[in-house]
Amino acid sequence: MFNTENFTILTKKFYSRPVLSVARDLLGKILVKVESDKLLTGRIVEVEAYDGNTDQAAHSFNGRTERNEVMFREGGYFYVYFTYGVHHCCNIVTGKENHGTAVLIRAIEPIDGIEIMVKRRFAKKKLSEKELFNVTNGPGKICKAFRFTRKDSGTELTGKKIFIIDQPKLKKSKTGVSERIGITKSKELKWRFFEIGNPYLSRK
DNA sequence: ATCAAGATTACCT
DNA sequence: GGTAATCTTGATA
Repeated sequence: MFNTENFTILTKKFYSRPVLSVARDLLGKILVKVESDKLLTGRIVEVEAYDGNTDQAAHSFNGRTERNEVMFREGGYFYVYFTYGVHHCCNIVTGKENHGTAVLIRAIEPIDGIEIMVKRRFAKKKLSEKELFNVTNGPGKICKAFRFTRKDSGTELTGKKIFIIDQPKLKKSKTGVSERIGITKSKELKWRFFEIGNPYLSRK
């Protein structure tokens, strides 16, 4: 079992702030998934903010539905959706109840459980050291490596299965900002944040 | 009931 | 650089 005694786990107070603040502050923090006999962890190195109040690209823009209900809860919940008939994407819900804001996790630098992640991503193929960055350098890839599915949507990040460990805030000089990837509406918003130069980024 | 779009990825030329 | 894969969701009738 994962020993959490030596770490500070992020609380409701952290998540309940405005989505752009939470998004920036999530960079460098460590995402943890505790399975019955496995531990998977990794540094968050790329995120995007979504805010249904002003942002047409957000699932929550047109109001509450069955799928996006979790996004409207108070901060500190895990929101996972299925898309393109193929991929899952995972998010951190932020803000107060009914805000409809969340942060998409787009890239992670693996720490614990790397072999498990590689196995889940590439069932047969052998992966060379050089290609290791390909394991978790995209939102769909993260969910496959960590095995996040819709069953995990609604999980409380203050529990013992999925949570995030605090780390020192990333230096401003290491933080990049850009437009978000893979959307057509509200493209102009520069709500993608990433660690400059990290090899696990989904784009250069 | 039907239908178009989708916060992506892998594989092709 | 282009595009097929694959299916759920939400909107419209």
